[in-house]
Amino acid sequence: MRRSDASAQIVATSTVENYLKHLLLLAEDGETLVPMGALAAALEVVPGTATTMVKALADEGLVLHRPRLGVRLTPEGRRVALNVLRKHRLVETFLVHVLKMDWAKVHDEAEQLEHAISDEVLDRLDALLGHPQTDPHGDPIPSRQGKLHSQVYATLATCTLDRSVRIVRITDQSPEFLQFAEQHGLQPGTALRVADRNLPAGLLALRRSGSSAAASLSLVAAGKILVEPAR
Amino acid sequence: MRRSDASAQIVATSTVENYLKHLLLLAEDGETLVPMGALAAALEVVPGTATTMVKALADEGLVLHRPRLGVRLTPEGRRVALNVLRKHRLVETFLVHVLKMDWAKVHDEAEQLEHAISDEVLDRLDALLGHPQTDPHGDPIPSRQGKLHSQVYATLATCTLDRSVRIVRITDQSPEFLQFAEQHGLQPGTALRVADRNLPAGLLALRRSGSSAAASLSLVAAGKILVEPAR
DNA sequence: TGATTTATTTTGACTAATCAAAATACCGGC
DNA sequence: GCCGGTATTTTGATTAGTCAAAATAAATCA
Repeated sequence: MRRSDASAQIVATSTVENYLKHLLLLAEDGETLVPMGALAAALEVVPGTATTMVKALADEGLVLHRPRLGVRLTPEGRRVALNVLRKHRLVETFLVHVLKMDWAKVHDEAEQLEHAISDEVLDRLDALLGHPQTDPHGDPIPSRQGKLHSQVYATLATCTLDRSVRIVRITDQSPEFLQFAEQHGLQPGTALRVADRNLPAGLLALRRSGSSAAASLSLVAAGKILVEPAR
Repeated sequence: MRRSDASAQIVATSTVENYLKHLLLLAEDGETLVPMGALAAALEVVPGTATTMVKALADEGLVLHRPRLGVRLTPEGRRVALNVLRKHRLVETFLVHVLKMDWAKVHDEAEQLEHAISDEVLDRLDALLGHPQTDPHGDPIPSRQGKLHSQVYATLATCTLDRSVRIVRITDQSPEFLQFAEQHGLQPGTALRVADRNLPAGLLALRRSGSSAAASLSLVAAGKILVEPAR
């Protein structure tokens, strides 16, 4: 009985799901080896812990471990990871669009819920929300079939000066940053242009489309905001 | 800073939450001592495990352990347990009323979710659902303030013969029983009467109000269906 | 009362996940 | 080609939660 979708057969603990999810986020393509230190940092465990866990995951056939070089997902591991990520982002979308929660809070909430919801609830949530392509932060939601449709975008730090652009994604999920972004109206969908960049000062000046309101932003912050040409 | 509601300050693992929740279900009044064996059976662990865990919970001040006699919740433990039960039943309600899930499936689903949702999500879910008093099985939902409004009802096995009654609650949450009940239209709200009881045979005959359709039911099953006088 | 059954507790061992710190491998520079 | 620094792996210990089975207490019954 062949199945083409990405429903998870494997029973993974939430720890396992977290390791796989972070491996996916650290190497979306699935090709590049993730250094053990990077994985450990992402999971906020000491490197030794990550090594131990990765070896166990390798035994399960969920990751490929190249000792001293790094680790990457197997196709099976990737399948599980995509399903977790899909849950995370659909839950975020639900929390913002249905429960009207603050978008700065939903990340941590989804971090718990992604391990608790079944595939059936996932599907129904997806339908209820109208099969969204991205979550409230603009992050792409993996399809049921496990396709992660993730594009390369310019950022406010790299886009053309004085061209009108639209924000498509905020890549920093921390409540602090999201709160800051919201307060300045910097959300997916917002149209604006970079009026000026002062590299030595690490600052840039923004101008909202159809308004004379200006705001300035650090280069670091700007690099976390992905944009596409408007219109 | 005095707080009157039942929001949980204590950080309990889901194991701890399950022990407390089952203690509440086994002794709703909070007075009666629950024998260790009963608790262990409810949690599907061996008795020794329950003893160990209960001693730990007693150290935390969440339960009172009377060795060899049994265990009961402290006010603090009860507060936490009520909050978990509230989550469980509101989640069930959400799954049935919003996601349109089969009511036979939602119990197991809620079993996971009750440990993953925050108090804020809980409150928003409650508001979204219009502050329901009972879940889809008719089980009372504890209030935010920790009041569990649970009445004593007759069952189909004990109610007056030939009196019209309305189903208010199904006390067996197993998918099998719920599926069976649904197939026979035995859900909270349904009005019917017991046409006949045959005690030696352990059977009873039901008649739906406003219909000549009859059904028969075992006494055991009937005892799981709580009713109140209709109208 | 004393023997037997039953419930509970204790003991010892196991698994998953973690950390601290020691051991090891690899890299770049000279 | 060696030396020092950095990343990784290994080792030993810890915590939460569990089970199996032995020990103990209480209840029942003759």
